[in-house]
Amino acid sequence: MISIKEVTKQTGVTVRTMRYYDQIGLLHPAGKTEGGHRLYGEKEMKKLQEIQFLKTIGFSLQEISEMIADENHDWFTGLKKQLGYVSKEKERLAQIEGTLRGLINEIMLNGNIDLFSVQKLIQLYQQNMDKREGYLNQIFNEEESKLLQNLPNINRDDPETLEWIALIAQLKKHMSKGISAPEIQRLIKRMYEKEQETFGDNKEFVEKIWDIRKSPQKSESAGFYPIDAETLDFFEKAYEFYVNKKSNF
Amino acid sequence: MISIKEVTKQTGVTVRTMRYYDQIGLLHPAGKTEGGHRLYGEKEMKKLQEIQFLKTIGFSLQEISEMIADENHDWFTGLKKQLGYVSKEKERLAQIEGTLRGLINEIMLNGNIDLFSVQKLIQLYQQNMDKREGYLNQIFNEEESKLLQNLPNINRDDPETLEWIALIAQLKKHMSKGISAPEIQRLIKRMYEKEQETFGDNKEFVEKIWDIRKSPQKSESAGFYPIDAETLDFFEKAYEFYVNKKSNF
DNA sequence: TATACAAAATGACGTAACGTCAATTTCAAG
DNA sequence: CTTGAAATTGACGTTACGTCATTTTGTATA
Repeated sequence: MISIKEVTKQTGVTVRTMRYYDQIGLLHPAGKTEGGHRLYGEKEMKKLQEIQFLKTIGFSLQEISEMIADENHDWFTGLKKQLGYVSKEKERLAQIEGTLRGLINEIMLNGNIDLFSVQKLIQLYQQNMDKREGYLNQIFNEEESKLLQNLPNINRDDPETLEWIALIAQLKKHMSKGISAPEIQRLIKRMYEKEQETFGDNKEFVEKIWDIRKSPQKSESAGFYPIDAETLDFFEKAYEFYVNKKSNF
Repeated sequence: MISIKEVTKQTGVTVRTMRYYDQIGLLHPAGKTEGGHRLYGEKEMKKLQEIQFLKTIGFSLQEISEMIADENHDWFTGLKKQLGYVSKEKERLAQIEGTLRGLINEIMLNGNIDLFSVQKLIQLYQQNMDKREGYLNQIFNEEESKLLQNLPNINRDDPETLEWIALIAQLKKHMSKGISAPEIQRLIKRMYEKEQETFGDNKEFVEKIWDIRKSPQKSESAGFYPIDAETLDFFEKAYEFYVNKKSNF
């Protein structure tokens, strides 16, 4: 028989917890001293460990209570049910994670972070996909729609998308140095190569996308991530500069 | 001005919820009728939608209250913190999922499903977990951790870092195509150029960083983006291939 | 305009699993 | 026998509402 202090030392649970388990009838002490102090035995320690384990895999004390009490409990069904619940929860969190990444990426690109812009972003996020898809289908033909699937979707941590965001963010960072600065031209070169890599010869498609990007309203309708006008303008000029220089060789 | 019933119809929240939000000062009605019935306006509806959205991404009402009240709230930091929390939770659930699957499999194999056998399985699982933890604690010594903390740590929001991550992720994605594949060599080329750009002549520093990267544990302690051994190995080979080819011209 | 019935209001208790006081009592050592 | 540590009970707080019970207000109809 060991004291409650010894229990807390061995298992890490608090005194309050033991008292609570006693109170709800989940785990009574083996006995008490004359003065009323709780005493626990081997059996209780084992039971406590079971409880701890079942808690880690997500069961409630209520459920644990019933499981342990029921001599012929259907563990198989219970565990499967729990698995279903856990997987669903995990899925939900994955969704949330995606949304958060999307928001963070957008804020990284936008830079300005106040209630107003976040409100706009939230609204953009809440826009239903139907509208977006409808708009896109209006502009692109089937073949191009397939290519659109390849386009980086901002709420994923897709490496392609990440690189686009990183490149644009760097462009913004060094914008003050002018379109001919070596850093800028290096970035543009990378973007040019990446564009080739992703879309190949499909010039027309690229044109259409840039057309959408140039109009903030169109961008919003299409659900593209917003790039501010200044950066876009700067990019176009730097891009032109790069292409011109290139064709001179 | 619309009635509370209309609000519930439009947004799906319950009357009780609106009453609660009023009570805790999160969202007061725009006004009341002579008899005391709550009336809501456009502004309140918008705010309610914001609240709903922030709730879906896991913020508490307390947090939401503060966010909305604070005129210049740091959304970027807040969202990143939330992302950290959410990913951790997701990770925890993934662990639980694994454990549950393990238990279910063992029960399926063992067949007999009574309290006694489940107790044995639970003990087995707990032993494994303890072992695992012991193993991890063995690897992390304090000295190493301190050294790594002192190293110039690259901030995760930095676009430069972001691009490194993106490049490595792409490398991983196309790894199956072999070191000489054009996609791979393009990526390596970019990395090479970026390395020159970022570190210039500081060879020693680069060496140090790569030394850390070669040890997954060190990388994790240092807060670097984790690269698995396979990818690292692949990168080294592809890098060598690139440098050799380059020096042949 | 009186009435009936729906809708809204307030107030209170319940939830899960303890944490955290506060006041009192018991235990173990010296 | 004293003393300080440890343990006890009791009570309230936490989150985001759900769910009664009771009373008041709004509105449509006779």
